[in-house]
Amino acid sequence: MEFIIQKTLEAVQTLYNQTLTSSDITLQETRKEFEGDVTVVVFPFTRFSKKSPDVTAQEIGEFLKQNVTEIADFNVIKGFLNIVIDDSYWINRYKTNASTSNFGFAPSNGKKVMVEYSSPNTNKPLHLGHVRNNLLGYSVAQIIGAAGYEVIKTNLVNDRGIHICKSMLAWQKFGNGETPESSGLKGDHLVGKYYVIFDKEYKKQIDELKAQGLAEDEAKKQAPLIIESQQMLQKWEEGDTAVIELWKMMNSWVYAGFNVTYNNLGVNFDKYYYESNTYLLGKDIIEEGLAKGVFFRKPDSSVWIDLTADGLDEKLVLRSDGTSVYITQDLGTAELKHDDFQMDKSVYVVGNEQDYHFKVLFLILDKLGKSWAKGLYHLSYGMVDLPSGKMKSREGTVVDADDLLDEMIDTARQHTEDLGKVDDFTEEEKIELFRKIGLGALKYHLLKVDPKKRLMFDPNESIDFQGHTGPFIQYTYARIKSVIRKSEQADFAGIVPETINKDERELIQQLDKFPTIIADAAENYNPASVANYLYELAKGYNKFYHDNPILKNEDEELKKFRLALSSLTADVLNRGTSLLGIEVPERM
RNA sequence: GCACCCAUAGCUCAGCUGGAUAGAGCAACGGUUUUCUAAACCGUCGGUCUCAGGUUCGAAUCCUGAUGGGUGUACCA
Repeated sequence: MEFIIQKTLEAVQTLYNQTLTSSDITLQETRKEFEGDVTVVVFPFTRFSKKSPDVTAQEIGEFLKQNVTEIADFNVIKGFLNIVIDDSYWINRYKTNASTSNFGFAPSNGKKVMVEYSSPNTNKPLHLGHVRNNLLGYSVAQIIGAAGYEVIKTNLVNDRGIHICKSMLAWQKFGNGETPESSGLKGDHLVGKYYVIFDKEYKKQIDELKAQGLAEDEAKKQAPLIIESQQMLQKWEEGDTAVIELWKMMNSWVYAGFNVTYNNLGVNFDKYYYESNTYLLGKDIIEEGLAKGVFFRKPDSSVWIDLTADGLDEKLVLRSDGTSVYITQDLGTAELKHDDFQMDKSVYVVGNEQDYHFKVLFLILDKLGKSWAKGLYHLSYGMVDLPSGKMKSREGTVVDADDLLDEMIDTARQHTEDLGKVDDFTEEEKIELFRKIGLGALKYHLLKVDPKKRLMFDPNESIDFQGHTGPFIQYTYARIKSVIRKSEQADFAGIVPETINKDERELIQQLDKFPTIIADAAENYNPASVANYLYELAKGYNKFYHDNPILKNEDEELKKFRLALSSLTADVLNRGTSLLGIEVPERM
């Protein structure tokens, strides 16, 4: 609608001798109950037009109608200038969009973005919180790619540390050599099982010590199991062969398990980083910071940065014994990533409980004068709440990712079989369909909500398949495909109509927004805007479909046009849902 | 204590840089199929946008304060 803004500027210039810029003009979609396509808000102009809003709107409307061929008419209601754009304009838009390959996706802009997501710990299986993270990360990467960037998806695996040693120790003590093969358990679940066992045994020891009269925190520190796992961590750091072997073996089980989950979830990565390789990084940055006077050393020789001037606290960046803390290695890893890829932007998909950490991390890198620090972005998403409250691994109130996927697919199966539309499907086709629908429902449910907000998830109340859902969009796609299949011959490519009706125009307008939606979603790292757009589009199509016969048309040209319009809609639904990691079925 | 985030219909959520009578879905109730897939379409019901001030021609949106909820504030990650 750029041309309307330009002409409005011209109108204001000629009529009121006032020079404005594009940002002074507010355009909005005309509300459904009024006639028109776009509305110019003229209230701000009354200051220098020295006339009432109604008169001002009237004058500008006249000017636009006289000077812009695409503007067919206008009306003024309560000071709002509603502009009616000629159908020929929309027919033209449609013509352009329909003939653009990959309509909506931007050509390469030569810039590179890294998206880090998933980043699991290797001591337990993935749960619902990870699912949100993975779906968000994958989707954001897809969207950024569609907006013209080259995208590198990375996974920074937390494969070392005390939590891993706990699982290892428990397995050593209580595992009797159990393996994924011998137990039939998925590797990550097997390791997670021992993490839970550790916790249980550890608590027993704490209770015993308390019974002997120790205080709670003393007991926690003195329990043999915790001491042993700390020793194990130390041995790991020294490179003790037996410990390293055990660590490698158990991690390999976990990776095999994660890969299954990632596959089922439909996510993937271009580059893995492992903390076992990066945890020592960052120490030269500490030196650099000390030299530059950004950091300072305390008498006990620990290193700090003073961020009080920025409204934050003093923050430790290196322990007094010279070892790294979390932020030390994150500083190092940030630099490593940049050295590896020289990307223009880098997105961290991490929960909002780490807001403070990333604020500090980015601020430090900026203070160190890293030019690329400005391109760092923390995509901070809200936690997932269950009806019972928040998820806690230790209390067993987590929703396991693998179980969840199975349940979704099973629910999809029941639901679909009840409808009885797939009786002629082969067994393989059915499995494929149930998977698409089950995952579509789950993914849409999680992605339609603004990432920044907390998300309420009720596992018992199985996710809907009707209304504002993934399957609704999938169904719309399948419906279109069905019509196209039935049209048999029809070569509708390149068909452009002479005239269009109201439903057709609305659909064309909806489709026309697709590129803007993608650009906007990429800029804001927000899959929810794509999700909500696709729902509106599907809804609009269903209305069109309901009220406008496609194949049952005497008029051959009209039939072809509607087929073509349907086909473009299907294409947008297909590629749009792919940005959410959702697949669409040809039949359902 | 201090910092940050959130609050919209019974429930789950939209609401773009301030703009018209605040929108969807679910739930509830009613209607639509001899016609291209009824996982659809149409209608009814449902709101003091947590509260109180302020800025403005105009505030769900911006500012201040209060209340309620969440998170962080480790020589943990």
